[in-house]
Amino acid sequence: MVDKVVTENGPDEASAPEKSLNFVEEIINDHLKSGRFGQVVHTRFPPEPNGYLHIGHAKSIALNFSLAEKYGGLCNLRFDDTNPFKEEDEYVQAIKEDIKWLGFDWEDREYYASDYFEQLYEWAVKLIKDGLAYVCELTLEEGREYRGTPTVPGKNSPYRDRSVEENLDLFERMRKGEFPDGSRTLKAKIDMAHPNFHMRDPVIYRILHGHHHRTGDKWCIYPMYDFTHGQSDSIEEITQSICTLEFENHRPLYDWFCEKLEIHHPQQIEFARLNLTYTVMSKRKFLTLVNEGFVNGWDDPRMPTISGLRRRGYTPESIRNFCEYIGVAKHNSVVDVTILENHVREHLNAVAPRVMSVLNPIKVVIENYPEDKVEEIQAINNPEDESAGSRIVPFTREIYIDQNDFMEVPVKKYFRLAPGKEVRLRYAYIIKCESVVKNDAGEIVELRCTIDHDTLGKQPTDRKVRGVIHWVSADKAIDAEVRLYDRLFSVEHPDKVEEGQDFRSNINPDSLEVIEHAKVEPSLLGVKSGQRFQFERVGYFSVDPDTTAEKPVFNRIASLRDSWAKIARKGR
RNA sequence: UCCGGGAUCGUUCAAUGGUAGGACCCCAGCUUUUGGAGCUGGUCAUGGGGGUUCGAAUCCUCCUCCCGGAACCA
Repeated sequence: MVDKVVTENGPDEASAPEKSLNFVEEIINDHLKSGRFGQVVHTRFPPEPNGYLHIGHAKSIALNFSLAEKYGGLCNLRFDDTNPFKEEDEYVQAIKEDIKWLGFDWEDREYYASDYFEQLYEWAVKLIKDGLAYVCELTLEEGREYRGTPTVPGKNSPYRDRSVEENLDLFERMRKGEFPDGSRTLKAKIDMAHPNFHMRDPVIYRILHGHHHRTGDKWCIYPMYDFTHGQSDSIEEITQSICTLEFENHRPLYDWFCEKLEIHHPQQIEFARLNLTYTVMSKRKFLTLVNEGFVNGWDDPRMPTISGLRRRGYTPESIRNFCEYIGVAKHNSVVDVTILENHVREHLNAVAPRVMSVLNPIKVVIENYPEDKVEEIQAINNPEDESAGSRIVPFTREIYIDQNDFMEVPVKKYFRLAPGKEVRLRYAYIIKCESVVKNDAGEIVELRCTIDHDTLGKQPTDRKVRGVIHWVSADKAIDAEVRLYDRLFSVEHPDKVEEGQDFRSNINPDSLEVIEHAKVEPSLLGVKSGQRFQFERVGYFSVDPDTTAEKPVFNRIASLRDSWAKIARKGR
């Protein structure tokens, strides 16, 4: 519902502090107050179907849909498809899937700029008739010359003063396909000396003999972005047309067309796009990463694409919360990627079932435990959520623990397992390391331990055992592949490079570590792609689509916060 | 160089002429059968110079720095 829209008599009430408004909301409130668009708020998300959506798009999607929801309005999905050479249906489908997955719903308002081609053509004709557009025969290069520079004004095209009749005839013949690509354009007649380049007689139609993903071969002239976007907004009766900062220079043109065409005139509002540390964020660079094999496709779990984040195991809720959290402003900023990671941790901490998994196993033999005994240990599924219940984990004489939970020569403050030391096996007994078995090469192959039988579900009264480690039954555990993903880039700002280098030189060579034979507790047998778990003391993991009935494959979404790493770092 | 934007803790978002605040990070402590989570406390900022005002992050002015703009891309 509409909350906090009216703020006039707010300060008097000693109520809860009002959540401050972002600059877009302030503009909308002004519109509501002045009644410029009545009391309607209608936004839209206008992707070009020429690539996959990324986390930056998620910010825009969340902004547009959330604003509409907040003000009781609507948000359309509109594909901005005016370039037949770049756009494909495959992308349309992928974009729709991503937006749905994020949790937003455009209902039946799925529009395409290409649906408006006929109307756009008529509007172009109107401009010609009003003496505001002309067919120009300058080549691309000549057009560039005539445009001038920031300090030097452009000069008028020799074709600028053709008669309305001639323009009408030429434009119609352009549509009929009488001219080759690039030979002619339709330009708006504005001002070749305008300080804003976009107002120096911009091209509004070009000849493109290309097969369009929706209109097929019906057209061979296509409108430019500037002659499409605002009019599409207008047709859909959009009120606030929200776009990124680089379109700020286009706004005068947006306004010019709405005025000259005398049509509904939305307000364009520009905001700063999202940047993330340790990340690049452009379709072109993604293409490089995919094509040159740095990642395994657009949905590689290291990619900041929506499909990549989805495969990694990110939850839509965490992405939406992240977008809400980072806010919206007009100045460029770079958001620390740990903010994103913290949001998925926060969500998964609340909902992810806990399981035990040993990534780098070391065998432990419990000497004072019978060989054939299998004990059913109760383990809590989620300490943050009592309703998640509990499960049974089998305990046997031989178990695996993680290699880094044992130190032959423990450092200071290390309170896990070491020779002669005790540690708690999560949910089970307190265990003591009696001896270390090594092979000829001097490598540890096995730990011989004993348990205190009187410590199942209770603490010893005569001593305090601080450490707790996870474990799995060597006999009952199942094999799993675990893919440990790390940041794709090893520096905060991958685009900051030395002369002659590019972002590729900052790729993190260790962004993926595959563990082929991790040992996971048997309850994980039969998991389905997309399920998420917390491997206790390790991190959050999701089940990858590569999973088979025999062998689950897990992706690390994010590690748990590791304050031991910090202690160890400082100790050095 | 011309035009259009922008500048507040390390980061991000507030404060709309009246005590510069929150969150994340960081630090310290408490708690804990996850060195997780949680709880308490703490460090840290208005790009610079002038001006208006009792009072300026906020208004004026000059400067500095950053981003975007000269596709028949979006």
